[in-house]
Amino acid sequence: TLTYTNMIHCMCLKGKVDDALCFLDEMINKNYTPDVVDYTVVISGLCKRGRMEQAYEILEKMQKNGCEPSVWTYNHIIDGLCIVGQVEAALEWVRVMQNGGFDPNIYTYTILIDGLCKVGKLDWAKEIFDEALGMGLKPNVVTYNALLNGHCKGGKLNEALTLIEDMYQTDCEPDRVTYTTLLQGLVKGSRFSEALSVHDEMEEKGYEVNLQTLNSLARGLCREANHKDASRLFKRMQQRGYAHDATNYYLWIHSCCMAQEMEAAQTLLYEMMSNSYTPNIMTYNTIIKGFCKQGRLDDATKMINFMLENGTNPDIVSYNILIKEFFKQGRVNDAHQLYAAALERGVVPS
RNA sequence: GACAUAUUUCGAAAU
Repeated sequence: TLTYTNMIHCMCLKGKVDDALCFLDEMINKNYTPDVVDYTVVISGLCKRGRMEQAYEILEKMQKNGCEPSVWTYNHIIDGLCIVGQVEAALEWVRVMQNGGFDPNIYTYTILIDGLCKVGKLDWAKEIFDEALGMGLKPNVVTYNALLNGHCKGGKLNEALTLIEDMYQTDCEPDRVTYTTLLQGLVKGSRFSEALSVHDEMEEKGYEVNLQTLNSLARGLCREANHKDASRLFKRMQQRGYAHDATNYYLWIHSCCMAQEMEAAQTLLYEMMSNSYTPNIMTYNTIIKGFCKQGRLDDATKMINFMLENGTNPDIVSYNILIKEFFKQGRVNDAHQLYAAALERGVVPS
């Protein structure tokens, strides 16, 4: 029995639900009796993948075999329905479990709140939240985070900030997820000074700001042409020994180019290559555009050649930028020459 | 012994 239980758990953890299903069947066929947890783990695995029909089958099977489902069993069913977007059906199951004599716990409510938020029903989610309070349940960080995420995604940033206040007032300490969610929301709403404060607060409190979040903040700052804060962010990353990725390098280079700091941009290009990141076409084009902006057309031309040497073919954009600039400066011959070269390489500039 | 939450890619030329 122990072996089967272990196998079922293991398979579900690895995402091999079908194998877990086989073990469960085999267990029953050999007249062992799986317990609630065995059944629930399998149901959980199925629900996480939205395979609700099969989850129902197992639920029926367990009841037929005289095994009572627990709150957790129901929670997984409810979660699965939320995952496939059937929140109404999920709410229906809450009633089913109540009729069966089980009180929903804070996990049940958190699942519902998250589900409602993910389909944009924020007011409803708030109602469920209040209902949980009315039941004497204490919302935890995850409950708040789910509600917070919904409000951030829905652009309700002021409400989101109010939620943070509530958290402090109810002694629910915000965690890394709270801050990351808020930071992402503020970036999405272009509220960069607040986003930067959240970022600083995270650093102060020792919460890790992940690379994706840093990149999206940096991208927002670049969009706003806020080179000062962007470069502060990049430099801080370097100080703290964060690893850069290709996107991060691209954004940094882009930021430098916009600020006309071409030497820095070039240094970063070499640095990223020596760290074995391959610059993409946008990284190169940003640099070409940066040189053009400064009228350094020969450097821009060199960059085209550098690309060719390093196995990245300049695209229509690369050529367009430079040809246009040649014309602007009255270097008609160079423009024509580059156009011809582009054609030879199979690109037709417009 | 099983359970819930967030995680960029809206980016470069032209138009």
